[in-house]
Amino acid sequence: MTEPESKRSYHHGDLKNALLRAGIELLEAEGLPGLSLRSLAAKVGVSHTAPKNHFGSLRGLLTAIGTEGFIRHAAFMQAGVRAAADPKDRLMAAMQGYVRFARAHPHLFDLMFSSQHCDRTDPTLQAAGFQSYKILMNISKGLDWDKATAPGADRRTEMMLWSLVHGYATLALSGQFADGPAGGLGFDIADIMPDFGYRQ
Amino acid sequence: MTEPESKRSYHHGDLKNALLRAGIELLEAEGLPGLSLRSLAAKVGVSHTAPKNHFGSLRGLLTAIGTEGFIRHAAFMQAGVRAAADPKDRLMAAMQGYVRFARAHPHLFDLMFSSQHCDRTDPTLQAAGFQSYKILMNISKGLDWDKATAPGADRRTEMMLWSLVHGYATLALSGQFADGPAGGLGFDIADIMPDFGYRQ
DNA sequence: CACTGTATATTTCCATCGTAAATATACGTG
DNA sequence: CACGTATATTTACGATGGAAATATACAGTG
Repeated sequence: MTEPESKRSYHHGDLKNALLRAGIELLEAEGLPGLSLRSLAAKVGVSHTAPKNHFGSLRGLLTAIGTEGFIRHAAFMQAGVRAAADPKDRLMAAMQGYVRFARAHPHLFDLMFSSQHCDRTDPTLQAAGFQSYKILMNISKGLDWDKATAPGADRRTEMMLWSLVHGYATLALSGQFADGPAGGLGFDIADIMPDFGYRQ
Repeated sequence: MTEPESKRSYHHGDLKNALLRAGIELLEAEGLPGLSLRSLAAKVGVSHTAPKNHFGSLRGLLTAIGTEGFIRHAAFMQAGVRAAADPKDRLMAAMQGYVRFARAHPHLFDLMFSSQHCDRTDPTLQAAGFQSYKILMNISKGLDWDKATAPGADRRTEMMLWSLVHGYATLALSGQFADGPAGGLGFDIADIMPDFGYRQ
C-alpha cells in the first residue's frame, strides 16, 4: 500500500527503478552474460526496447548499475568505520569492508571497475566512485610510512592503500590466489597488510 | 623463405598459430569487442567455423590468447630483473615490468585476468600464470616487514606485493586514479611502494 | 472539458554473433 | 593406391543490441 506496485496497462510508472533493481538481481543471480536487455525486459514485463528510453543503451544501463554498486560499496566500507575509534581500526575496517563487498557481490564488483561495460566518463558514475575513494582518503590521512614526508604524500598514501586492497580483492575474486604452488588461500586482507602507524 | 607463408588452397597448415597471432593483433587494435570468431576468421582468410577445430570455442581461443599473454607478461617482469644485482632493485624491476606490460598491452592484460572470458581452470593457462607468479615469488623471498616472522610469511609477502602491483596496474588502466579530486596521476608504482628492506 | 505536445512503450526489422550439423577436401599411413 | 582421419567449408539456427516507425498515455494550456 506504500508503493505503487499495481499493474499499469501501458505505462509502467516506475520503469527506471524497476529495471535497476531487476538488473542487479539478474546480475547477481546469473552474472554479466545473463544480464541482457531482452532477459531483463522480460523479467520486468516490458518490451526489450523499453530500457532505451531511460538508459539509452545497454552500456548506459550497466553504467547506472555500476553507479548503484559504488553507492553500496561505500556503505560496506563505512559500516565498520563508525564503530572504530582508533585510526588503525578504522583503516582496517574500511579495508575489510572493501573486501567484504567484493566477496558478497562479485559480479557487481567486477562491473563497477570494468571500462569494458561501464562508461567511465559518466559524471554520475565518477561521483559515486569518488564517494568510496573519499572514505579511504579521510582514513589514510596521517598514516606513517617512508613516503609520508615526500611530495604529494597524501595522494601517495591513498593510492598505495587503494592499490593494495583493490588488488587483493580482484585477485581473490578471480581465484588467482587459489592456484599457485599449493593453494595460497587462508589469508585475509588483515594478514597481508603492513602494520602502518599513525603520526600526530 | 624461412616460414611457410605461401597460400595453401584448402588446408592452412599453421592455422592455430596464425589465429593466435592475428587474434592478439585484433585484440590490441580494437579491444575485446572487436575480437569475434568471424572477424578473426576473415582476417586470417578462413571460414568462421575453422577456429573450432583448434580451440573448441571462442572461450577456448581467448584462454589460449590469455596464456600467451602471461608468457609475455613474465618476460616483461624478467626483463629488468636480470640486470639488477641488489634485491631491492630486482623487486623494483619486477614491479615496474608488471606495470609496463599492463600499460603496453591493456586489452591483453584485462583478458588474462578475466574469468569472464578465460577458462581459469585450464591447466595451460594456470601454468603460464604461475610462471609470472614465480618471478615475484623468488624476488620477494627475504623481504623484511612486520609480518616476515608470522606463520606463512613467504606466502603473505607474495600476496602483499602481488596485490599492491596488480591493484595499481588495474586501477591505473581503468582510469581510476585520474578522476578523484584533481587528478591523482603522476605517481609511478615506485612512488607508492613502501621501501621494504631485505634481511640476511 | 477539449486539444495538443511530449514522454513513454511497443512492434517490426536488421546486422552481428557463437554454435551445431552435414559436407567437402587434403593429408598421412598402411 | 586405398582408406581413415584431421582439417575446413557450407548452411542453418537462436539470441542479442539497436534503429525506425508506430501506438498509447500523460500533462498542460486554451
